[in-house]
Amino acid sequence: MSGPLAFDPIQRASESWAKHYPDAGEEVYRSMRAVTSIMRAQQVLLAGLDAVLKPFGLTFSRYEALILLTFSSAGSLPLSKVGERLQVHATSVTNVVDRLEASGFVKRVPNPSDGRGTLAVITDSGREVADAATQELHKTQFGLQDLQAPDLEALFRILRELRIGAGDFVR
Amino acid sequence: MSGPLAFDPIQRASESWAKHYPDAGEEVYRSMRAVTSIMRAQQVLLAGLDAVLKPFGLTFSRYEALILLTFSSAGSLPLSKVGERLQVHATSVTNVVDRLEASGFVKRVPNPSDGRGTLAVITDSGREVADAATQELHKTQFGLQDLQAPDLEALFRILRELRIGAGDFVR
DNA sequence: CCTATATCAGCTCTACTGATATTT
DNA sequence: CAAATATCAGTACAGCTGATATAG
Repeated sequence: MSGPLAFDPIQRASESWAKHYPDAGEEVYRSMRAVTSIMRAQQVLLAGLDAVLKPFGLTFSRYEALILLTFSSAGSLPLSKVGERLQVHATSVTNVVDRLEASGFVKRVPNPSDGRGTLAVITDSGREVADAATQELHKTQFGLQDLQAPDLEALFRILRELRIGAGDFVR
Repeated sequence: MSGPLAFDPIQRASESWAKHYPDAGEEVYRSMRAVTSIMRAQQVLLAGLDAVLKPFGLTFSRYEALILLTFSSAGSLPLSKVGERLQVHATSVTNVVDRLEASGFVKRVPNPSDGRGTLAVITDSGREVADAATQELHKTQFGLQDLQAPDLEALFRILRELRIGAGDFVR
């Protein structure tokens, strides 16, 4: 595409904001810079993660679901639990599990303890690909190799407040 | 969907990570928490922003493009500039401008100073909807009303390093 | 001739709504 | 009966590749 800009586009946008909305207040400019930064960071990180995972036939969404299964004691979870933990819609769970199943990384089994439900069970090849992909992701620290430990901790702490405010969980 | 969890799912995932990959090192666990936090924060924020913008017939992507035009001196920019500033693909610019044009918020005009190019020009109704939408977004501080000023500044500062590392711009 | 601009067709992916069958 | 589980059809969106027409 195009090379690096000679200025920070978010800083520039923030200055324009202050000029066009002079009465908005500093907190608005700060929020604007923060929200735009989060949007861009997510885009950069997701592209990097998906690039690492692509050779394994995985996307980050599918990787997250697969890891959740490797971490479960039985290697299986009800689809409803998967959605709850990953904070995704029921239809998205169906979609992700469809794709993982098509790749042979999970299989569906009726939930023996609830006739309404279905379990996603990780397969041997699912465990293998999850471990191999994890090794690669660890090498690049999930794309955050440039950030210092205190900054990584700050991101977690600050964004946890946001997640609590969104009703993800109770403190 | 489902109510709030009684625990932090990212904290829980981090503990599972340490248990399953005990030799990965603290920096890997910190990075995992940070990257997952950014992904979730983006999802929460985008949903909130899009909900505010929906009554105006806008998505956040379209809003960003529209604002960029209101900030330009002539109310118009070459499509290539739009893509450069918003860090999006040329085909995505075509797509966004298509939709804004269909809503009557911008119109396309041949670039008088470059026969290859096209200008996106904001219309009067485009300016009106952008200002009205901005007023609403300011009311909720873009969904970041729960965060304190130092934390907003920290997000900008930390994620700027990530953006520099990604080659968005040079310091 | 090579590069830049913009578009188009076609594809992937995630996410949503609304409807449905099944079971608790 | 109402609620929960999962699926399906259909839609919207962003993002990508590869090809193409036009112009610098």
